[in-house]
Amino acid sequence: MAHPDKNVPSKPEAFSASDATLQRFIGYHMKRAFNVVQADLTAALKPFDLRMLTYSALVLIVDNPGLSQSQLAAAMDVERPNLVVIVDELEQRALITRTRVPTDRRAYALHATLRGQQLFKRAVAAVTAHERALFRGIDAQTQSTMIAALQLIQTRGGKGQG
Amino acid sequence: MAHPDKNVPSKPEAFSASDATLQRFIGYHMKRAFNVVQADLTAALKPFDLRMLTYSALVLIVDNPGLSQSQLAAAMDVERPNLVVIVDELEQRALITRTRVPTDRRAYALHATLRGQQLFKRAVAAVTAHERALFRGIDAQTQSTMIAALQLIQTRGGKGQG
DNA sequence: GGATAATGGTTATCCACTATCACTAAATTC
DNA sequence: GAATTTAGTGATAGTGGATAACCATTATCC
Repeated sequence: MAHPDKNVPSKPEAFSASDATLQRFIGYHMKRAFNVVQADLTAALKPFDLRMLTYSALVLIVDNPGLSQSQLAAAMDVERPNLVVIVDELEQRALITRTRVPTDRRAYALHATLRGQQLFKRAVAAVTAHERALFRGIDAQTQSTMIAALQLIQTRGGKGQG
Repeated sequence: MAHPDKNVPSKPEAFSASDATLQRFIGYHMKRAFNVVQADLTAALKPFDLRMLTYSALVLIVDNPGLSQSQLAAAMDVERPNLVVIVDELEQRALITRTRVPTDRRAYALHATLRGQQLFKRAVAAVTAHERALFRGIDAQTQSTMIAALQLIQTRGGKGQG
């Protein structure tokens, strides 16, 4: 209060609000950290023209050849209607194929094409590299601890997922 | 292959796709765990007619009386235009007030009303209880480790928030 | 065996959240 | 005092997520 008419600073002030209360919630830290992870993932996938959803779908199809859209939707935790456009996109890009299941002609069996498998490999490698960079400085022990905790939290989910 | 015409199971099958590849990414675990946390948070806030965004805004306003919308937007990591509706809602519910800053008549100083402060208290208590239940079984040591790691990740974010 | 129910996929539609552009009013800079 | 910057707003578009209604097919149940 040395200069009464100077208590209104003219500089940008670099004011940063206190989030003391929110900091007490782990969920808050999880959200903020995940925002960073997601931004990084988006950047990692951009060269392949993949989004988080199309990437996840492609990976799951490669890992589970022949699964149906319903099964994929369940695995991705998205509603069936929302999956349609995702599968459409992958199919139009010739990364996967939709073929009727002979034993159940309602369902489609999803398979990754050769092109899809190649893109899968490159995308997974890129994402792996990005994650490694993002999580550098967090030792393996800590990462294991985190994953275990995160998995435990998942088991509390209302919709039984194990 | 004992019964050739029985290899088409009639039961719901409880098939669960393998997410082996995705499991190798911490981000994947973070997303799935956060989905659970967010669902829990949404449920915890429902009785107060608050969403994650309105809740965060209210908490930050209580913790930082008089801050401006720009500052709040920065703290919440949302674009200024998107904050308007959030502040509108809180104001219409008489939880906060918008008052012109005498020294800068462009800006609004945001303050929580008494009603806002009371709702804040109850909501924070409810969320705290929900989090405690959700994270039961994760000891304090592990939680600290997690928070430290999550904070470290945040410092890697493109937009300097470190 | 035929009516009924349930399932897989699709369409249309709505809602919440995010992002960009353009604009006004007020402040700062020069 | 003109030009630039900042605070807040409006309009709009894009993305993700959820529901309802529908068709085709399969399973269930008299």
